[in-house]
Amino acid sequence: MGGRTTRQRMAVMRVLSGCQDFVSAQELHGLLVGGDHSIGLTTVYRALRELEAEGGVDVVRDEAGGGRLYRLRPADGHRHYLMCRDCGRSRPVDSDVVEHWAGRIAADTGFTAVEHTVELTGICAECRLGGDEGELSCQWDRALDAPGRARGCAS
Amino acid sequence: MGGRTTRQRMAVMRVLSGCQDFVSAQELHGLLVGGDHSIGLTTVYRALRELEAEGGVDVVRDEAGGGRLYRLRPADGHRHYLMCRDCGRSRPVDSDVVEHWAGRIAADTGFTAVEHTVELTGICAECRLGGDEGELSCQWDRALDAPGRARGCAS
DNA sequence: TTGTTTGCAAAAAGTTTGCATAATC
DNA sequence: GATTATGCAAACTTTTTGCAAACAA
Repeated sequence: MGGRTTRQRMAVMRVLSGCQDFVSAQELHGLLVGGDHSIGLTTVYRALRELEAEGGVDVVRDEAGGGRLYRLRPADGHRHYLMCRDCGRSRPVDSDVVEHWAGRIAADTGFTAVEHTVELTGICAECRLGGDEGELSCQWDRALDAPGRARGCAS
Repeated sequence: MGGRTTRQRMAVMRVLSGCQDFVSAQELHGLLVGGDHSIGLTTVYRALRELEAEGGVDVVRDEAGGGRLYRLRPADGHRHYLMCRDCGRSRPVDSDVVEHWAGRIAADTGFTAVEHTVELTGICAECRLGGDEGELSCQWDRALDAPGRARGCAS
């Protein structure tokens, strides 16, 4: 993260690097405050926006809720993820195929500066077997499960 | 569209089918009202949500603005699009490669009910040559160009 | 010191909901 | 005539902005 080294920015980086999965700005703020860091919500939004601009985080859209979710980008760069719609845990997937495909589309169509967004979601094996919620097809399931979203994060 | 046949729903379908490109709920509402159809914004939102649930429209996220954009889905089903970040025009792209890739990820990871979102954006040849705006890398370019977004739509 | 960063409160933008009215089947 | 759809106004959610005070370099 460029700019000045402040207590708040260091805290954001530290908590974010403790998160195994995608978090929203508000969840991150909650983790920070809960973890005894004093920081304003606005500052968290600004820090995440800067990280995004620098390419320091991968960003994904939250289906339910309409917001953005952030995850520290691995050292080897840009990745795509498969996220469980039930528990929220995510894992990087091998996306070479998609990268090449996107590049070829650019060449074929005459478009320049082609950027791509690829998001995969599903139900992971644990949730399918262990969960007793059954079907997860309706929109409120996610809301009910939301508290569990923070799993895998540490402050 | 299921449910009852109302003047408003027919108007939504008619105007939507006249749109060559993705439109937001509010743009669609504007087109409807401008085209002498009396309809409330709420009704447009509800119609689009129902169409989405039925799979009648493809939905894409609007980068600038944070909303959703809708486009009537072709008869042959689910497609992915390449959209120009300058003029907003979109074209379907061949995405068999991605479909297969997504299917294989599902098989490899043990996830079920895997869904994918793929969005491609770039600058089309016309905008690159004809536009005198030069670089389009900063966030306000899209806002300035936004009025042009409705191109390709007819009521 | 000097320019950057912070954080509160308020604004924005997009979407959804409550509820009475109106229209369809 | 019963049920479903509409539309206004108000609520809600997430994110951004104005601006004064605090802070890092």
